[in-house]
Amino acid sequence: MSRLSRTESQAQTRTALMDAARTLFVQLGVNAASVDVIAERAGYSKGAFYSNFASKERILSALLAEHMRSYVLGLRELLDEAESFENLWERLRVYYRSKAADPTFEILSVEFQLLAVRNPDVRAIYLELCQEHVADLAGIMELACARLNLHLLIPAADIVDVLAALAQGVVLQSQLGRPEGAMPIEDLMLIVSRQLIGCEHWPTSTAKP
Amino acid sequence: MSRLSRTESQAQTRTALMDAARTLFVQLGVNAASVDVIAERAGYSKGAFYSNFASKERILSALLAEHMRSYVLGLRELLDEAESFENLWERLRVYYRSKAADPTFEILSVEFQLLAVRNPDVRAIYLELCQEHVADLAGIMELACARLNLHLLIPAADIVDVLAALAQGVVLQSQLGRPEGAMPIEDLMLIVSRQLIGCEHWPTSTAKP
Amino acid sequence: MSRLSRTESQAQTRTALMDAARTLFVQLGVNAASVDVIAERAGYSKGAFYSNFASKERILSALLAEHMRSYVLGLRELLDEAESFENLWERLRVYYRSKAADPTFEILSVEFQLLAVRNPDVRAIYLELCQEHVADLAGIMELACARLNLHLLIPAADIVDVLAALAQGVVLQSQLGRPEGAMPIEDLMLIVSRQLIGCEHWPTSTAKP
Amino acid sequence: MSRLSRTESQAQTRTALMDAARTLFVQLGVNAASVDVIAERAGYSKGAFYSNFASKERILSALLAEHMRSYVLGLRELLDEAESFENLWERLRVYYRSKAADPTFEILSVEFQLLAVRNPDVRAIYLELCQEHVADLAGIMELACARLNLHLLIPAADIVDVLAALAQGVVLQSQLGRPEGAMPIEDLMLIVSRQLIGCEHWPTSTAKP
DNA sequence: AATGAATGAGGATTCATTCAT
DNA sequence: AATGAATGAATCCTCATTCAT
Repeated sequence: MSRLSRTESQAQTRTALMDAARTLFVQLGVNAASVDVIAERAGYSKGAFYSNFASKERILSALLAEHMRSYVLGLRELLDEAESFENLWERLRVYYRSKAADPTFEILSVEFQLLAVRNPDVRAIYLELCQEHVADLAGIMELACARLNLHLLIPAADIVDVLAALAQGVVLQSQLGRPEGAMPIEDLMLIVSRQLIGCEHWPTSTAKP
Repeated sequence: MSRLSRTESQAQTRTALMDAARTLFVQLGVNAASVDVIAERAGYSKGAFYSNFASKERILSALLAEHMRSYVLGLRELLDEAESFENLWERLRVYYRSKAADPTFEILSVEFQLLAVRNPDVRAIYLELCQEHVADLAGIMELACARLNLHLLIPAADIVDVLAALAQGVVLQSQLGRPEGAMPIEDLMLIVSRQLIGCEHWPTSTAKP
Repeated sequence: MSRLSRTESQAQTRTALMDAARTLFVQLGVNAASVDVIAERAGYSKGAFYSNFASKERILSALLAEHMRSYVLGLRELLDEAESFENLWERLRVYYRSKAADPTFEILSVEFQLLAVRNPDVRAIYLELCQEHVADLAGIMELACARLNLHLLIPAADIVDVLAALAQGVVLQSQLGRPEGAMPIEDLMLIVSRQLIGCEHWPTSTAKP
Repeated sequence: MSRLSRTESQAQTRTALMDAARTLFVQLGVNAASVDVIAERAGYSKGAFYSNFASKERILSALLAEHMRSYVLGLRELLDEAESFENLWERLRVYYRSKAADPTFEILSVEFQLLAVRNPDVRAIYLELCQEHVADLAGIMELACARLNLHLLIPAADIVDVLAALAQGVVLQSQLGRPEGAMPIEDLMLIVSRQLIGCEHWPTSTAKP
């Protein structure tokens, strides 16, 4: 007699499948990660996959939505607790460093975007997902800047766009091995962040000047 | 009796195949564009494809190399002819606008990077391709800046990295339809370019301040 | 508290499932109509289906049995009320016209026969179903003919066989669109019927002589 | 070094696949006969199947077309050589008996019709196939009847329709086992044929009167 | 009786690649 | 160099059926 109710057990299945998919999508690519293998790695059958997700695109979008949610949560906490200007940058650096270390979100994003470019249905899903996300991030940024009296060079939504696009490109590149002497990607991110928020102070960087 | 020598005729086949592949890779994605369809669209058979390229990755890398070559050529000309500071920005704006209109290079790059992340052989090809390219671009940028007495905020190679990553992310996003009221992507690119080159002058933008 | 007793409510479920199955079997074919979709269309779940029918073949045979029952009933009434010779033909024409308009029974029969050809278990079910049906029909026909002093060219059971086979083939064909100028299928049926009952009178047909 | 030219060898593959498909379609049904098994039974790979036929429907239609061709040829020869009235019936009986013994054509026809009812593309293929076939058969019948001074009760095309439909239904039924005492199906076919050609002579039948 | 999550075998089809011509 | 038939592994997805709830 199982401890789990039906709903709980299904949630567990769903989670296991998503965990497996996340790992495999990043490792092999969405295309090469077959439903078969995802299900197997999660410890379930193909059928279980399809009774939880209508398609590979759907699990990918679920994954992305989840990441966006926790991204927003994390960032909000991070920025809300920044008491001073200097502290903000320090926190951001930590944040970007963690991004650099775990490319999951960015890789999934790129994969999804590529799918979305070619498939209108996927595109619709993507756009919906994205709009809310960007709005959330822009809101957080505006709030934090207002609190710290920082001046935004361009509208917050555009800054978010730039930073997201840049993060994606830079993280992807970092996966391929950055050349010797190249600036750490968290510094890159930080510099652009600063420039767009229009401040003259330089980040105390670990990179060679 | 053909006018073309054997070499010429082979070059022609190669070009036709590359044209077809370029179009289809962008349209359908590298994965969905089958060798069969590429060959057919080029007016040849699968056999012709494999007589000219060892694999799909190889034609993709050839495509990318070609784009990089013409990219460098174009940019060099563009910047070499910039007489004044203001003229430089104007030229850059035109340049970025054309990028925004034709996502071919960025899409191909992303596809190739994704392949490279997962496959060491492809990665090796990519890195070689890229290093030279980045060095070329950095050289061009340094030269132009020196000529115009512009100050680079960070090393030229890192700026090139940032701009390439940003362009990739932003172009990809633009393919999915940018929201109403978002800044045109050439303005985004221009602003970041300026900020990294450390100048206080604002671009004369079509975007809302 | 429900008005329906348990038995009634189950009968209702059964009926709903059979209605859904009938429609879908005709529309999509037995094979393409999945249990899932049948149940859903009936407003129930897969489980309800399997609580009422052991398999897809079983619901098909139930459907067929039902049709045969009502077929026999309808035909008996039709023929029993035929007072005169001419009246009989007129009634038969009406009958065949209704067949032509609703191919349900014939389509289900063909599907079942095809299943029966390949599966001995299904075959056994089919044969039992069929034998009684043919006997019933032959009985009705003999009675009617006796009453009207009509002479059967060959044994009634064989006539029933011929007419059933013909109806099946002709109805199936009519579903595919009969060519311009082809005789209406009720006329075709009527002519063969007459010829097998050995009468010289011609049906008053809408078809060209 | 193979004796067969490329074309010959492909024709051989095609034939082998069609032979296998014919057998398996009749034995298991179109639906249950998987491409996998067809290819295997033919001694080729699945890929060979798809490089010869675009789909299962296509091989079925090729099969049907082939049967129709040889059907027409056979019937033409049969009827053209009938010198006398009695001889014609005798030949027809032989012909129908062979039909009864080998249900291949009729089974394939039914399967194809069922597919055609549900799929417009298949329907288009079917109708084209069928129209020519029916016209051919009607032509043959008219010629033979003219030569032998036989009177057709209804237009030849309609007779062909009736006989085809009847043959289909009757052959299908015969596959399920005809009951004891039922008339042989060649007699059934013959009687209807005679009645529709309007002659008073009775076939010398092996069946009980 | 009814639910619906999970199974897992199977199916059609695609595709990079090979190789005899 | 180019053709295109053939390979055969791989992929996504469907579905009848089971069973714990």
